[in-house]
Amino acid sequence: MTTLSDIAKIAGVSSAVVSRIVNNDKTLRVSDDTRQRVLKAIDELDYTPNIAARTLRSAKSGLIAMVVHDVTNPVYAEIMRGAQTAAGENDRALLLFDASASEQSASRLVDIIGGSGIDGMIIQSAGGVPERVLARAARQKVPTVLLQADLDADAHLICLPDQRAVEIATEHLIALGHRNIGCLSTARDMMFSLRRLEGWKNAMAAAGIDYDRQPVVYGSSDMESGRTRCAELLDNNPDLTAVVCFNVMAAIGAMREIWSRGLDIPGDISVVAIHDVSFAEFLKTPLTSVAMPLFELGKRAVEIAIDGTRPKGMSTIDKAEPELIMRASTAAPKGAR
Amino acid sequence: MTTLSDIAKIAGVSSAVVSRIVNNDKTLRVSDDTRQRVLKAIDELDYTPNIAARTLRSAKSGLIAMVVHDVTNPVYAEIMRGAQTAAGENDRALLLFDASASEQSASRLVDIIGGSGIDGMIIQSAGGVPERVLARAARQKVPTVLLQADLDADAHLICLPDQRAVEIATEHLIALGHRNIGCLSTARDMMFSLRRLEGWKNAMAAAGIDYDRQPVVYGSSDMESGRTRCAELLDNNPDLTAVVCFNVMAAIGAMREIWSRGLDIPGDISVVAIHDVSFAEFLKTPLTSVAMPLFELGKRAVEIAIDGTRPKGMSTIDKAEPELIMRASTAAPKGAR
DNA sequence: TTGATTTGGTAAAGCGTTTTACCAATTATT
DNA sequence: AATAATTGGTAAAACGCTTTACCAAATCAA
Repeated sequence: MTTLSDIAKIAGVSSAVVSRIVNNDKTLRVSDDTRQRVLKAIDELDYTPNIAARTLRSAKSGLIAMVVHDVTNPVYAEIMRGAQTAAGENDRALLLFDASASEQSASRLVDIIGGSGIDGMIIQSAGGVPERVLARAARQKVPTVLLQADLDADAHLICLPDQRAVEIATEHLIALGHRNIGCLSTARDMMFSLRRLEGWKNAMAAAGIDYDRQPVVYGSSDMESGRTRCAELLDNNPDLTAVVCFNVMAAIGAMREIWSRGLDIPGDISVVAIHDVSFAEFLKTPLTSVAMPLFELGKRAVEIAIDGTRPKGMSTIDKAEPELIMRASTAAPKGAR
Repeated sequence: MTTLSDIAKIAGVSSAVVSRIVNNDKTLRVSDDTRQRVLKAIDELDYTPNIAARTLRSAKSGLIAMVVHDVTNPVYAEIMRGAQTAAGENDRALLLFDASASEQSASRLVDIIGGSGIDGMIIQSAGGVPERVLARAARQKVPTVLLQADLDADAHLICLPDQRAVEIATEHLIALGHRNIGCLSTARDMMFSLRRLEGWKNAMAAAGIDYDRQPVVYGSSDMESGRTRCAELLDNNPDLTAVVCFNVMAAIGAMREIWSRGLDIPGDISVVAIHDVSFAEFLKTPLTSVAMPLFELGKRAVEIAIDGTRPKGMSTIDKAEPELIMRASTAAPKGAR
């Protein structure tokens, strides 16, 4: 309710001065006395700049849209926390769109982009975003960053150290003595699945194992898929002693399938998952996993969305190695003991 | 980039007409021919109203702030999905603040409220919201809705059918033959914990069990707390055959503790949890739980935040009964078999 | 034919900022 | 003493929309 000119009136200056003090414009020269009067008035009237007016004038809203495939998935949630944190640090706020929640929310997003309502957009919704959203963002020159997707000429792309993570997981299994290691991959057509597969091949090749003889099965990143795909894997490969799962949620489904066959984890089959999750430790057999820098991914995403100077293209979060979290779902294979 | 007056110019009318057509103002009378010309121009230039200008003029941003205690918790995530859906249906968007992610995000929220940036606020962060956020919202008359909190004169309050849910859980245990039922409650000082406790007492009393002799233990809504509190419960009450947990995540911690003592679920101890969660089915022993209308809670929250006519006060989501989802963590007690 | 009503619009005043261009008074320089 | 430079500001034009008040022309009623 208090406006710039209210402050100006009280402090006996023009509103231009107040504005420039509020935004601490370095080029403004003003006497110390005047500055104090203005600051005092701002404090006393508890003045806060009107966001709409500022946005209208400056064409910067301070809002970043974040499109998430499924808020309910704890893996994505961690990315959101990272984004949230970076947003707070940079004086931005996050506009959330759940791609799975509502059709209308996509339309709403298009309107917001078109209406110059956002300064940037982050998409963590591999494949699940209507084309018109991307198109509109490109047309409006809204900096867009894609997470774990395919390269797009109009957007930034940030990826996880997928290959390295799977290498670590696979090396761990190999070190324990496993030779027959199955692969429960994620979506066949996503780049990150391919990178992960590459990691598996690397590790296998380094150990002198012919990975062409080892089974790979593709699925999606949820429990139900993990369960059915794992059933396939087990049915067709009785020799398997270990499985590396490209997604935790799928891994949990896989474990369920293994248990339901009366098999023991890790006694009969070892399981490693990519991505760590808070409750992994609390499963019947605490799950060994490779933690990925999800928080960092979210954080970097908003940083890139904000930073207008960065050239488009792909970058990878590789500040730290993916971390192997050893719990109880992996052990030496039976024969080796 | 295209503005109202661009359209007006092309269609050969004043911008007032265009504005009123865009907002489909019923009081506007315009010839069918003119309307078509305007619509055509809008379509051809792909015009979208500038949000900041509209907000500035109309003092309505179309944004609802949602403050969540921990995005990472799947229970809260479901609430967010409901909110997201309702927002989409009502042409609003959700501004997300994670109370646990960043200190600055609270400051940012205060600025946004003060800057007339939001039309409403939803708080799912029992106790975790800085006082100044609530105070500022009250001062700016931003409709605020509290979820599962305590009554506040300045806000709406929506609650879940807590009492009924625990009654259902407890009745289920009693029907199986349990008489020694422990209670793993949530925070001692929250109203919803008290309502849940009431449900437990009701069910026990109805079965003629002296609930004053039954143990109650208070904790928080996470796994670690569930585990330690359950340990206490077990240590002090060797006769216990069942536990009702007021929160799923705590229940998972509790199960872990039970297993770690070499006890079987449900062979030795039955466990029921309040709230269902996607992976409950995939735990070593699939968890029996009582599903609460979390999605509905989120949905109603934004509906109430939007609806300016509703008087303040408490309401409960009671469209449907909480649903008992029977899985494998409950069975008749040993003695009864 | 006159007056009243209806039809189909228009003009313009804000909403609260930001920002550019400008300027009077004071101080420094020669 | 005259000129130049600096200090400490000010004025006003946008930004793009909504909304109220008003109005000319056409139609209608009597």
